[in-house]
Amino acid sequence: MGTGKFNEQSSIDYYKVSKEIISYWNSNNIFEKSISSRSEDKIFPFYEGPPSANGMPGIHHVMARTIKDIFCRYKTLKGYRVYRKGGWDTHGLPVELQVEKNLGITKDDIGNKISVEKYNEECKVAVMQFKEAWEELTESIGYWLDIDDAYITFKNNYIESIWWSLKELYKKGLLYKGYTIQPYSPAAGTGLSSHELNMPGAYKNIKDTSLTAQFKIQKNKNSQDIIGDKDCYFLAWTTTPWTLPANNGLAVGEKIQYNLIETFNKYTESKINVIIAEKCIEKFFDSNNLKTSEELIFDKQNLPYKILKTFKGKDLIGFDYDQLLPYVKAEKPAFTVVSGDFVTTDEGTGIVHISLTFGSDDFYVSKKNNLPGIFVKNDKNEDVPIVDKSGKFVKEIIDFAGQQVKAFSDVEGLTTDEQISIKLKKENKAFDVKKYEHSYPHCWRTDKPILYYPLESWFINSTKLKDDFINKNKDINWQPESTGTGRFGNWLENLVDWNLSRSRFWGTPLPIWRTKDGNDEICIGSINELKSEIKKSVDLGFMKNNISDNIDLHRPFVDEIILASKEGSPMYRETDIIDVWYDSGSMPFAQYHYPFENKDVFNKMFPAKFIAEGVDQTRGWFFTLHAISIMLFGKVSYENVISNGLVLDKDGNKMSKRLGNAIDPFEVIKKFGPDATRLYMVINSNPWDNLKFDIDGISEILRKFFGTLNNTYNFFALYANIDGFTGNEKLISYEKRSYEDKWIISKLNSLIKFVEDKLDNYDPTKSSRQINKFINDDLSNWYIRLNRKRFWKGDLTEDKLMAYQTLLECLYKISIISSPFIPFYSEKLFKNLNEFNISNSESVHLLEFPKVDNERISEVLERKMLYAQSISSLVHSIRKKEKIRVRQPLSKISIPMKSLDMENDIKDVEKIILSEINVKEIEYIHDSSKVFIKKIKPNYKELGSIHGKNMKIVADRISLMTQDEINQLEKEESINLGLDGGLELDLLLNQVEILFGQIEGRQVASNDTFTIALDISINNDLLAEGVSREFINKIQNERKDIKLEVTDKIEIYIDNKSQEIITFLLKHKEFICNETQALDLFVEDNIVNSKLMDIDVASSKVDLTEIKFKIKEIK
RNA sequence: GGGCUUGUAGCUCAGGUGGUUAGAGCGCUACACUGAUAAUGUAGAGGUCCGUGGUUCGAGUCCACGCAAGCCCA
Repeated sequence: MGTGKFNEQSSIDYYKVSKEIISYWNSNNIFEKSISSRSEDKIFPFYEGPPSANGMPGIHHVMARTIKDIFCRYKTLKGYRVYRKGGWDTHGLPVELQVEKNLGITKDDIGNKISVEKYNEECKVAVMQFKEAWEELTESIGYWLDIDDAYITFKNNYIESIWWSLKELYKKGLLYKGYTIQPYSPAAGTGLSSHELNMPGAYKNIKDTSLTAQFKIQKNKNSQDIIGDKDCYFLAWTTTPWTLPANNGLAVGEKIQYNLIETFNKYTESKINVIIAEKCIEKFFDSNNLKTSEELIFDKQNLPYKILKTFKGKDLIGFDYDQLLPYVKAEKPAFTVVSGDFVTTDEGTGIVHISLTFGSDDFYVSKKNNLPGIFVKNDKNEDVPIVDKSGKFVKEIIDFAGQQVKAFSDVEGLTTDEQISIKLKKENKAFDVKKYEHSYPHCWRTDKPILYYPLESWFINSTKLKDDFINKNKDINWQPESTGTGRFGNWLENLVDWNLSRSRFWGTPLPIWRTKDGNDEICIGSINELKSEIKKSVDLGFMKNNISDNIDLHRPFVDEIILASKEGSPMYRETDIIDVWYDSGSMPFAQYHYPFENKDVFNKMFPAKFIAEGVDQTRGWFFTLHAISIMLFGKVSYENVISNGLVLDKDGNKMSKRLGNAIDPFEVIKKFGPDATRLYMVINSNPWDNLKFDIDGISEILRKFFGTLNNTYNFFALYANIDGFTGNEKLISYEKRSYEDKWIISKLNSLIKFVEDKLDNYDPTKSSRQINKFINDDLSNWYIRLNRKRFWKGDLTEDKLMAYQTLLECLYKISIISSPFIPFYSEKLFKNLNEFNISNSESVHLLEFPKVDNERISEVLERKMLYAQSISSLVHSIRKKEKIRVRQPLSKISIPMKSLDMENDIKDVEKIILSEINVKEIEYIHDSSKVFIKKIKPNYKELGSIHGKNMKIVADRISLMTQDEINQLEKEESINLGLDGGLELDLLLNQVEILFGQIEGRQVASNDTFTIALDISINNDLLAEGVSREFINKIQNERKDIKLEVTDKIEIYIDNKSQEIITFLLKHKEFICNETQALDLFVEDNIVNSKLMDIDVASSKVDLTEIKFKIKEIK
């Protein structure tokens, strides 16, 4: 340790630095110490959302992990103990599909070509395929995570905890077996996942029979106001007439406009009244055939119609109608009109036929309105739909019993849909029948059309706790808020029961055993309970032996277990596995094998203070954590959550392997280093906005942020080494510090306060941007630039020491507050600054977050410096316009003052301004009327509320005010002005803004705060100085050209031809010699080996601007 | 089809409660500095604030309807 010098590093390989730091952390156990050094009583519970290692990590994982790491590191700095237990999500369909692809098999082959046991073994391997890559990425981006003690969802302990939780839900009556409408292939006899439906080629265009059916409205109190005493029908359109025998309701849109129409049935020619949405009329009628008063006469080609009444959908709700095809009876309130938010007028009639058993919307709307479905009893006396699992009508549908409901294209003759249509036409129940081409999903295995069909599933009755979910969500701090109220909130509002079942193989098995007749069942909550149940079963002879201790709690092993019912019958496991989201949502307890172990740990770690994942997890992990915690413990499981956006490519397109625009995180990190990559991710856009990932953006961060910071450090190190400054010198009191020192210390403390505040509110973007601004604008561009001379002039005086101490404090604290964002460089910076052991900490990450020193934050000081910067900028702007370079001194600037306070403020920074802009004097003008022409502008905010509509007239009049009127207003603080039309305007001083405009002979510039006039006249004295500075500049360049060292002394010789210039130069001889390290300046004739110099003189008074000169090194 | 998010300079982004010169950084152009020098500074040019309506004396900001992109769910 310690080379006795600060480490000067002009060029830096950030990737290499990160590797050095990683090995430093590893060999000194810094990560462990960052936890163990914090009090056990101050735990900050954080949950790691488990990724799946069956794919390579992508750049978006860097995003999520950076955000998580930033806040964990920040909380560590704030003194919290932040456990960071890693985890792996291991079950689920993607894993299975990958294995099937690898092995070249399909789901059908499992259990045939390959045993379930072997298949699951393959899954177990596949899911950890990229574990090493993940671990490497995690380490190389500096995401501190305990991966040695990571939880793994396929381990028995984890599964046992899940079983415990399911049993808890079971005991609370929240688990039930029911139906859900799913895509089903009657040809293959199997349900299909939505993934299978989305496979290319699954949707095909086919021609179906579409039918508009007539549902006869029952005449009663409800309906008589609208339909009167004539027969009247609802028209409803369907592309699946075979579902009509299962119709159990009709849905309308409450806000949709409907009409009652008089017309004819074109098949039976009978006159009828029908109800249809107004917007849908044109689909069935030609508006040329609209009649108003005359009697309607039947015409099949030009069906006449008459609009009798208009009303809203909500007026129809509750109307009863006669069952269309009464093969199977149902109890009321079946055959009633209900409200459906899915109803549109884009297709059909604006009235939707509902069949609980054959549509997903239908199912939900029926459940919501308690509409009973159409069911028949099977031989086990269970309710089953009117279509059997092979896709045929049951015997109760007497006219069509045994027929395939959905025509397979190779079937000859009339399809079932066509036969039903014919029957309805005859019965005056079909209003319109035609062919209709549309896209319809097919089974990818058999190529036959699918049906939507009710399949048995296990559900969690989450809707029962819906209100609880919604209320407790209000306690969660969502970043951004809109995800919590909008996307997540809406999802909770529209919650349906959680379908837990998956008919797959690789997952947590559902721990429910049932007798064949379903009369008895048991839910198992632990391995011990399972064993004791097996014991009973062994006694009854259903099983030979109990299970061994190292049984794998997966299929097929659990499937082989047979338990005994209370009555002594065998019970078999329900073969489903559970939704993999339940796995990850169980991690708060399952990661600790709670409640079987670690009860105390769980209690300390629940609920989480903070979690973060992608916004796509809203209905995934964010929901399952929330739901499971509330169902089990009645508490939220996280208090603060960041849902980060997606990482897109630089043009805003989704990254995908197929498009070839995916970014390899490993390459990026190698090229730019992890710090710049991390910082870019949070500084560029808010984490919850999508990030357009642009490599050039990282280079920018590298140049602007790291370049400047490292330069600033190098500047410090360079001079500190020359002067032997170590940082251990006695601190010079704050009171003694220079004006600029106090200013930058104030800015530093303001920065710390800001960063702390933003990070406390989980906003990494605003905080990192502010750090960037401080480093560039305040520290480098202003403080260092203004104070350069203090660092290199003379010996280590008290003033110089103060400068070092101030700069060191800035850099040191920056290393700490930036460390959550850039853990490697900040560590390097800290270690560099700590060359002489100013801190005894081993790592910047083990330090405490700096305390804000409010005493040293001075708004006044910061404001004054802002004045200096603002005035300097205006003067620069005028010089620029007038082409007078800063080297040429000018005599004065004039600034009108709004108050004496302002003058005093500026006087405090006058020296800084004058040297920045190379001007001799500032003139403060209070009675500005003589120098500046005033301009007046209305203050719209003040005047607008008073004058409202007349604002324009008032503004026009104000712009016409004369200088005298303005002066009067200023003096008397109010003025009465006449307006057009004899109106008057009482104008007050605070209702206008008075500015200073252009004047003759002076150059003026202004911004929001100041107007400045620059005197650009140059007298001989100023010219002499300007010329001298110009000369110095040329000599310095020459010194550099002939490669002299800074300390080398010279003599300067000038040819005496250009008398005017020489006069100027001799006036400032001492100054010139001093600046150029010259021992003397000689004016001579005919200098040998002279060079030519052209001096840029800011005046036409000088004719000859070229001089011959020579410099001679003196050893 | 529904829900949510985003749309401001060539690029990346700021722009409490509506107020009249719409800002910053990068890039570009020009210049300065030459004892931070493969560094640094200053200035300038760049805008139909996605579109169309509306509310208002006044809209980047509020409302409605669209358009485009993204995510989730059908």
